[in-house]
Amino acid sequence: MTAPAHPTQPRRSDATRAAILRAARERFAADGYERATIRAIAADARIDPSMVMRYYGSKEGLFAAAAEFDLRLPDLTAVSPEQLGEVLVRHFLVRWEGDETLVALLRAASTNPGAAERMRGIFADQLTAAVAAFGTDPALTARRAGLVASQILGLAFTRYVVRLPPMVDAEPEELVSWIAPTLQRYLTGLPQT
Amino acid sequence: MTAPAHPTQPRRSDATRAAILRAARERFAADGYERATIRAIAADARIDPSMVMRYYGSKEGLFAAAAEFDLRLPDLTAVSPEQLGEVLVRHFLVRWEGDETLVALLRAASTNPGAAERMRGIFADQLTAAVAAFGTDPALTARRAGLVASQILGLAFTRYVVRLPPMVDAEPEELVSWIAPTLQRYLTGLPQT
DNA sequence: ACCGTATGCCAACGGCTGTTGACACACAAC
DNA sequence: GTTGTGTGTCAACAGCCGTTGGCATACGGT
Repeated sequence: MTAPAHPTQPRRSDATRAAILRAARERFAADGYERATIRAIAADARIDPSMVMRYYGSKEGLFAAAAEFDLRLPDLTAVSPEQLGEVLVRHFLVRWEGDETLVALLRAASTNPGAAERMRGIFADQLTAAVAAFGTDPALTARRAGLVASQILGLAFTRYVVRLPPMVDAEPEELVSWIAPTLQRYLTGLPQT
Repeated sequence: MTAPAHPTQPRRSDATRAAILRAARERFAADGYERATIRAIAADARIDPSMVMRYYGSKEGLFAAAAEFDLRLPDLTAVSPEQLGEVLVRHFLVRWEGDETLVALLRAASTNPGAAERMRGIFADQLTAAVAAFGTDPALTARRAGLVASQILGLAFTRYVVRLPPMVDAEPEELVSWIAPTLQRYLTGLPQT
């Protein structure tokens, strides 16, 4: 502890910490958890691998810090009910294209139990909460959130991870127009109507 | 070459080969490509790691053999047009629950480029072919197949890989009733109608 | 019986991994 | 200047990985 001025003065190492985090997110997103080595991340950040250990304790700790994520879901009660699906898909597409953290989490969740646990937390907590907010039948809330997650994660998986050509080539707005009705039904509809 | 009787007489090592393949599928499905070690697979199959190398050449070769997969899609032209979605979801659910190969491929595709390539091949070739068979607009065929893949893979990813509770708990038939209309629209509908 | 080959185990290699500890330098306080 | 602490580098460890080559054994054809 430097214990200088009052609560937290910016430390000189903050830039390094940030560089490590940025490099870690890139590598985790591109290679997944096990192939993203601490040595490679450190090289990207132009520092020594041992710095990563000092600042983040372990590879698991680094991933935990790099995979911190907030879906930043809009308040669904403020959205007109028939536009719920459209708003949600567009939000996710924007959120995904602009921040590689979720792709890192997605790739890592396939093989790393901790990452899967975190993914479960994000979609169980944040998404379920958003769905519950404009609450219809509470008994169906979890199922609706799960179904939305299945289509959203499937979209991300095919577009950003496996890179299926028809999903990569599609313009965002075309994807919105196809997928919005799906989410709309998962959120407000009933099965097989 | 033993070159005994006519074309291919069953060799004594076929049981070993099969044991290796079975163990490999299990490990790849449970742990993904990099965490599934040849040593662990060999231990499961109760043989020496070097046997894996002799019979499959390398880890990549073993995976290629273990991830051989046929979706066994039904002939969609023989299905009544309004039941396409339902038939397809049910087929995939059955196919998935009964064969861990696809889960292995799914997990591995997140981190292993070769596995991703194979996944692309399976869904680009087999699924696109099935969709093209009862052909509507050829220009839309690839997109329809991609969208179906996104929902199907999202279902598999949330249910078998990340294990989101609401997706794991759901009865197969309930999933069918929710997801069938989605596939139905991806296959025969138009965007945002 | 012999011989060639297929099958299997064992020990080891080189390489890469996460992680650690010792050491050098920079900066602020006094 | 001296001291102490934060920041960074370097070299090395122990462990696991895929992979290899040699050697024993069992089998099948003759």
